[in-house]
Amino acid sequence: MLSPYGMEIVESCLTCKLRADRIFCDLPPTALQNFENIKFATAYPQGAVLFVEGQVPRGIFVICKGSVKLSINSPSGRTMIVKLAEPGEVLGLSATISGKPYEVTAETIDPCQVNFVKRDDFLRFLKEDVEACFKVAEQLGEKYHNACKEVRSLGLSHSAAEKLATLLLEWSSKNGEGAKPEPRLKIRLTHEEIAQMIGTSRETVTRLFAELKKRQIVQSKGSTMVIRNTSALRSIANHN
Amino acid sequence: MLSPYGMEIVESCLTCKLRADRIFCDLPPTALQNFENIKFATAYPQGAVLFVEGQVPRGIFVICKGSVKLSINSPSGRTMIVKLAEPGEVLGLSATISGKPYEVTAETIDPCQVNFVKRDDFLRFLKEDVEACFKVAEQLGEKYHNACKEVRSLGLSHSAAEKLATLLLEWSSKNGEGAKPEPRLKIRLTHEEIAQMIGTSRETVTRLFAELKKRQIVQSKGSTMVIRNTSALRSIANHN
DNA sequence: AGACGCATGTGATGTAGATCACAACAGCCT
DNA sequence: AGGCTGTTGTGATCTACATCACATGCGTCT
Repeated sequence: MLSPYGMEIVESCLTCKLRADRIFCDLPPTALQNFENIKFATAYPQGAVLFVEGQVPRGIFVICKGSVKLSINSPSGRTMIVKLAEPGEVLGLSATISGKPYEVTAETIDPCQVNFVKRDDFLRFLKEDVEACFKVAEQLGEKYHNACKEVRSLGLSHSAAEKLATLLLEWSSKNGEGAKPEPRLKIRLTHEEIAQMIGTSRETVTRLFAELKKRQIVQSKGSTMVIRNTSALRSIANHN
Repeated sequence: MLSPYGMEIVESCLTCKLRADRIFCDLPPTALQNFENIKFATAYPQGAVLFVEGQVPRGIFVICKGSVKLSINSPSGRTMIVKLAEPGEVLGLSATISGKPYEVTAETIDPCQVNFVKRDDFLRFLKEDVEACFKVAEQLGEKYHNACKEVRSLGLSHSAAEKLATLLLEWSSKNGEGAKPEPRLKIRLTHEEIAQMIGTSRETVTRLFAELKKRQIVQSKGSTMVIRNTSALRSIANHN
């Protein structure tokens, strides 16, 4: 089957090959079957909005493919990007469980495949299965953990340079690039968006990148960036 | 029975009168009995450290009485206070579930009564009881929710005044004072600590308070503060 | 091609708030 | 009383960064 956005949909969670490495999908057969019965497999184009902060929670969204930008917006138009969510993550969990409004806005940044589960179906499902319930607790713990990291980086660092360096190191540690002496990473966001991730202005990000390049710490060809001097970057990240 | 710190210990969760209004304590009889069997009732003096960020998780701490300061510290000596936890809250949950290090440091600010549960006991307990597991998910959701609020306030506001006003309003909304035209609140922290809560310097907090008093927005006698002009404070809180 | 729309790069300027360095007060304890 | 130690209150200075205002580059639509 081919989705509206030129993406093959994985029809069933039971046969999904990616299951094992995904925290939430790896359930025992019976639970998985129950989940299968209440989930809706859906596909979204790039730039689709799954939900908006402040909305009454409709249910949860499990990312199967693609990535989703989570952001917090102020009425005055400012926006802060909290996280880029990857496949396997469950979005809207805490709101769905508590019944309080979604706390972030979720917007796809590539074409995405997503499993949606309605709130009451999901709650019923949880109450019936300890395993699933435990997985949810794990996921929420993970989310809390990330939020703490965010708070730490926002609250404890004195300079934008520090935060940018931290972000680059974090990105570079994905895909097993972290171990390499000169890790590479794909910059998938604009300077504007990076600025929103670290709570600074676009111009500052541009200038900081220029600085890093001048000092030979990073180097960029197109949208891929190479970290040439990891230790220097690390020393910027840990203050000063 | 009298605890070491002149505080009467509530010996059993089964007979605790506070149970109903506490999110985690309000469990069905069987689960509560199980919990009863694995918990250790302990008492701490003011200033005691329950756990430190980075430590391997030993287990969870349920606050029964007193309040606990949760903070995040940087190696360079800076510290950011994340939250003041009140009775009914469970500390160290996410770390205990994931096995990753505690993400914050917990330090009592009054004499406290705390129920401690060892990690493996707790995990076993959870796997046996969906209800409890669900409560845990709720608690974690709550924590995530708070962390998001923190991120919003740190990331989206442009001035320290804004953050201070938000904090005061939040504090004033406790104890049902929020509804009153001129809510009162006890300032239980020093300017230094308030500064650490909103990510600014002590001097700035002092100056901001002086400003608020001069503009007749608040008024303080000793450690209690009266908000005389709620709407003005609110307009400061929502930018500018 | 040219032209429109975005993403970048870079200079000039203004300002909130950090930081330093004290002074003025508490409570305390002896 | 008088000396501690911890909390406030204020002034002077310095700087990182926001903000404004452009210039430049780069892809893609016609």
